[in-house]
Amino acid sequence: MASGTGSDTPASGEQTFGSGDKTFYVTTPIYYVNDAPHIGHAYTTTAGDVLSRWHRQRGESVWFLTGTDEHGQKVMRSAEANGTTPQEWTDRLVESAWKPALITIDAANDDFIRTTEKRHTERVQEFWQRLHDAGEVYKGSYEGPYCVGCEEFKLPGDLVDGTGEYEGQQVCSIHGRPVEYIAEENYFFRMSKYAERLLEHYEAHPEFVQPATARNEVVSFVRQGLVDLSISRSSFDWGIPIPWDSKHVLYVWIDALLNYATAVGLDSPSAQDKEKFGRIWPADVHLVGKDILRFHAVIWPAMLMAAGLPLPKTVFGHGWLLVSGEKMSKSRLTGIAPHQITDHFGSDAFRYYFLRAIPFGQDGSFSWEDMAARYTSELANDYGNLASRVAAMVGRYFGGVLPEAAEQGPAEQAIVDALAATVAGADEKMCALDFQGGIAAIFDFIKLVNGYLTEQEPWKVAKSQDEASQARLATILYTAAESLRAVAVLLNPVMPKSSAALWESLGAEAALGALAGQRVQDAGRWGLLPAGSTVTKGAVLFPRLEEPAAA
RNA sequence: GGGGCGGUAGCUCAGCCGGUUAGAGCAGAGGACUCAUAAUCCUUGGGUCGUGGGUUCGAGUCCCACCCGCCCUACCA
Repeated sequence: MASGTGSDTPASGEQTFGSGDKTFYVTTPIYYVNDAPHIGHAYTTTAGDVLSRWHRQRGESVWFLTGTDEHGQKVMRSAEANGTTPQEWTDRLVESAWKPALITIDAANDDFIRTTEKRHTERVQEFWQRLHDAGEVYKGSYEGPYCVGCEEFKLPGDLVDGTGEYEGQQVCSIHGRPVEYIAEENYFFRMSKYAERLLEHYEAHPEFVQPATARNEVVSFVRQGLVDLSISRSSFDWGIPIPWDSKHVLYVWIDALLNYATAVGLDSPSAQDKEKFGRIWPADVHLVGKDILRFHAVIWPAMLMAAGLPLPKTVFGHGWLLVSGEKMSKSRLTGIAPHQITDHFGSDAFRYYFLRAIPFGQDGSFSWEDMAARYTSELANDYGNLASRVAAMVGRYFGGVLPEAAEQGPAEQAIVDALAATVAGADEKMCALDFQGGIAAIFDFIKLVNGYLTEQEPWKVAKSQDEASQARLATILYTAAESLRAVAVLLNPVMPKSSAALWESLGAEAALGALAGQRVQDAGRWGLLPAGSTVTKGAVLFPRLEEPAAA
């Protein structure tokens, strides 16, 4: 977790790829505590975790933030329904559900922010006070249909005719529940005046909103013009009070978005926080589900522009997980809890599957059967088995001591070359958030090594005791083991547990040090794993799983 | 209502600006091998390319209409 303070650089020194002192900053959305964590949330967090681990593996300074969004009417009401206070309610949910979900998927976040924390609420108040003082906020009133589920006022077009028990009423098209008519005084943020600047920004920075399809939607939305944004509510009090008018609380989104800045020290008086903010801000990547893309690609940058703060580099809207063709829904109880999957497949497989099987940015269908098939074919058969057969042969033929390679032939050179290409390709793709492509590149290499072994038939070579054969055998097994050394490094960000097991199995730490200290940039350098390393055949990396548990 | 995306082998999907026998992975079938997690490697794909028209010497690949699913956006007060 939080590595604390100061400008901590990686222990192994050598700061690479000089993007100055800027820390690579990745965020997930802060999740609304009222929902139960499901694999859709875990998907975003996994992506953020893999991305941040990848950059750490590159030797960069990285900050990975996640957290919870805890204000708003929906939370307040469910707290009431559960006979408790909102604060107690959120405390309970955060501790019992949200933080454990991070452990479930083996996420290594640097910080976890809750919007009920003082470091957030105080800074949010200051932020809006400043915008208010600067004339960016004015008082107005608003009247209209309000959906408690969405926490927002709806336009007539957002409503549909109700069915069933709500027959004859107008209901929210998203939640299918009746809206309430609310009239209240509100404060408004002059967002409309930023439309032009936003469009200029989209134009000048095409990478700001990704993928391109999402960007196009955002651009066409803003082109139609923006209206000023209501930023307060006065009909309930579970929120951050507006400092100049405590009858109002800030609209939950307006409060929540600021977490990305408050968590890294925005406006904090402490010198330490100032330094931290200067080093980390702005975010390099905000990962969001495409449903909340607009908040992040329109409202959020407009807020930052108003405050004169630098904008994040990229907001990436990823796709939905579809379960039997339908979007997994928070409000329709089709959500699958992450532990239902990790209990059976483990966290490594969870992380692997969702990033490997689904192009990030597109919707992807999830099914237990597909996951089981990929687990067996790709993780157990291709990858795990390769590690097993190599370790077994080094054990059987060389007593577990990695032999020195003799002369390399064309077959070995092909592996060496392929590895270099794999590292370069995977690095490029992972940095571009093409997790599917990056992981596929690594696994193509694994398949190649399997093929290499089958062709070289070391078990046959081993039958001859003459020196040439033994040298040849040594070369083959060294080549395979050294390939696995690189694979362990490349897969460490994706599957930390099995990668650690492989590192251990290869006896790599003795000579090379901790796995976390290996650089992606060096992973393709041949011959790093020294002869003499102690190779042991540990537990299999991905045991075959028998009964697919009931989905 | 506009706009966009998708509908291709059992499954998940590739197929760029139209051109010889429509591809990959997985599953299935056959073979090789035995170091390994009954794993690996090789070989193997007779699919109305949603439907109906059209353009063209030639169309999943362009045009029109329609059907299905999804997304964005808007209005008939």
